[in-house]
Amino acid sequence: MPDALLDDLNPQQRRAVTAGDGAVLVLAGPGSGKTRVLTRRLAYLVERRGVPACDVIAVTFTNKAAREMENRVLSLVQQNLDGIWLGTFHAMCARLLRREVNYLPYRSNFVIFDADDQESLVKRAIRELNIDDKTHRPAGVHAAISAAKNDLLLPEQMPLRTYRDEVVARVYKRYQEMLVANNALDFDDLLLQAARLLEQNPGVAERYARRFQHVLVDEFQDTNLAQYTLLQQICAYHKNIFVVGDEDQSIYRWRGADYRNVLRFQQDFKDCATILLEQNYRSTQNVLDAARQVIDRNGNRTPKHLFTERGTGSKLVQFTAVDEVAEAAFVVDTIQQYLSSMRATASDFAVMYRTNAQSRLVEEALIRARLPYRLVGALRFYGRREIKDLIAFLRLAENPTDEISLARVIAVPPRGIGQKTIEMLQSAAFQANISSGEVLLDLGSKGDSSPFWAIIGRSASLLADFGALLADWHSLKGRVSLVTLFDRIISDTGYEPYINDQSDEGNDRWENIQELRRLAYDYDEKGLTEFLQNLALVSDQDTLPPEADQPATARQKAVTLLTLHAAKGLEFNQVFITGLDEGLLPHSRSRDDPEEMAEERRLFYVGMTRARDQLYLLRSERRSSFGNWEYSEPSRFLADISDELLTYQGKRGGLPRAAQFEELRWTTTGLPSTYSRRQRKPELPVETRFKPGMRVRTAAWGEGLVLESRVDSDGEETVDVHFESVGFKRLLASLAKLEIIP
DNA sequence: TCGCCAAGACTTTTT
DNA sequence: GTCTTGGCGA
Repeated sequence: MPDALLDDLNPQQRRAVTAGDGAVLVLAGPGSGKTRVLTRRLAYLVERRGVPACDVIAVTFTNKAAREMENRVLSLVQQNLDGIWLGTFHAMCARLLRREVNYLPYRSNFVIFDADDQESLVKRAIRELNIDDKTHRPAGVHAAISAAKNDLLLPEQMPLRTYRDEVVARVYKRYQEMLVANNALDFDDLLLQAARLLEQNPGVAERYARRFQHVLVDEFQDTNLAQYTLLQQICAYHKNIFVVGDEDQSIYRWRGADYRNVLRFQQDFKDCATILLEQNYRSTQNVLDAARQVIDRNGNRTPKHLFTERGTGSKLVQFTAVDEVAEAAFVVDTIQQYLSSMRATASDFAVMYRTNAQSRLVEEALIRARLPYRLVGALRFYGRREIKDLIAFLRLAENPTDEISLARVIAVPPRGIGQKTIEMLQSAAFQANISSGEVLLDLGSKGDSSPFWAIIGRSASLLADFGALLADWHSLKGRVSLVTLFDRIISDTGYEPYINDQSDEGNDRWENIQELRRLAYDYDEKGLTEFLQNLALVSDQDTLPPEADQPATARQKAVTLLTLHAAKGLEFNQVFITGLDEGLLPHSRSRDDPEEMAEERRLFYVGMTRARDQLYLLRSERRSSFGNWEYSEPSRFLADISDELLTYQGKRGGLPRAAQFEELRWTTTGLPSTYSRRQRKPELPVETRFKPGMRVRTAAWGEGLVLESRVDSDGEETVDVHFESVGFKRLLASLAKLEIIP
């Protein structure tokens, strides 16, 4: 009898999916069908074992993974999944905390502070405590607080080994008080507070542990201590915990993730069944072998022997460029060769890099070549000023005591409220022991009969006007639809003329606001609280408009540009990994710490194993940083890949050392270097015979449209033409007999 | 109070 | 090279 749930699984996958009760650890190499196993397991439990969906909790790290799991399972089972707890760790914790909010010093409409909010709150705490924010930078202090929270440490439990520790502990304590005063939790709090709540209220913990008959976890290697503890608590009763992960793909150490949780799991659940998935369905054997040579140098892991039935495949290509411009050019030229020979479409390609800054040159090269691309992450939708402003207004409508949002928009658009006025407002609030928002509300409703009117003096009426707006919005919330409130805020504040000055950028920003409004539309019924929570918990990785500003056709067929971190879980036919230089990959900040170095290696491994057919490993002998050239050695990881697996394109070695110093001297003494980019590209002013938009004809290809034309330093004109018959061609004007059609 | 300009910092990764 | 921050002048 055919079985849609099990038939197409290999024996290991099937063993995992059909495992009995108890703890199950699935160690799944890249491309081994990890997601498939997880979704089938969930479907199997519900469909074959008759487990009610509402007794299951399934946690992932990204919203995208959660959505995908839900959709896939729904297509596998005959029922709906009503009542299931399926989502990210953070979303599941937020849900739990809202339900149990009476155990916490919060109201149930608490807001979730994102990274920016957290940092500005830390900054406030630092200033308030009269600590110098130059020596103790808010970003650094916040990172330390975050790390403590991930390790389940409260301020008073912080180890105080150095003066710095003591400073951090003090700021942490104040920061935490301020969060409570703002009725806000930060990201880390979602985990920490949930774990502590269960720990301190055994009755509550038992209720959840009894409820969740089955616990399923994706990307288990990325759990931190808080998450691990939570999992232990909720599976304590039934002890049915099914985790899937791969130590070799743990790349979030800096966020507290500890791949050793995999080892800990095996110790904590003594009778756990461990299943290894080693058959890879993605890559060629050459890619897998090279990846293995890289990862096998790491310790503390379960060795895996990935194999494939896809065959040997072609060798990896290693290319050493003279500089980063040439590196980007190699990527684009290679892609164009594939495209012009019709062997691939743009969406088959991915370009990966260690740091976001590296994307820029590739982008420029792609734009020049007229190739569509999409950038994952990086230019965050939610990070844009106009979006943050609007969210701040919405948050104030929800929660007028939110000081961070208030500080953000009290003078946006400018309404005569300046630094002095804000200080007065804050001191008035401080003396009355209420929040600034409440002072504003009071001023707004009572006007000059408010006790604060006299305290604040001259600019009190300006504050009162804004307070009246806040009061309006606050009372509208719940009475009118979300979109109505949204529009009211825009018109009350005059936000459109403020943000849209009719320039391209202004139009862009206004477009973003419209996009946010469309999102709000989906929450018209669910309401503001849900909308805000969702905004806080969506990551930039699963930012909804993939590239909203590109036409749909371009979106479908675009080259993907992304960081190695963002690449996890994805796959592409052709993958370029750029910047394989010491200092970049591995990153210089990992140099002195063996654990961090091991993580850089895993990061590279993740990137390599994204490739189905062809992997390009690129480096550049020198890069410009702040206008100076910097020279680097090849990444140590390249040396780990044996020669039989590699083909070298371009030159293989670097410049002789002496030559490097020679050049270095040139550039650092400020003398014009013959190698500087500015000098090498005087292309623009030179007049070209062919212009973009011209129609041309050749004997061989018929009519076409000139996309671009330029003259290089030798006076040679290169013309890019799109022909109706054969598509894109790059031609030398002197050789191709191009006829201009008037 | 606001907007402009110059100096300075900055680049690792993000739920 | 680019973005942010801070100072200064209108």
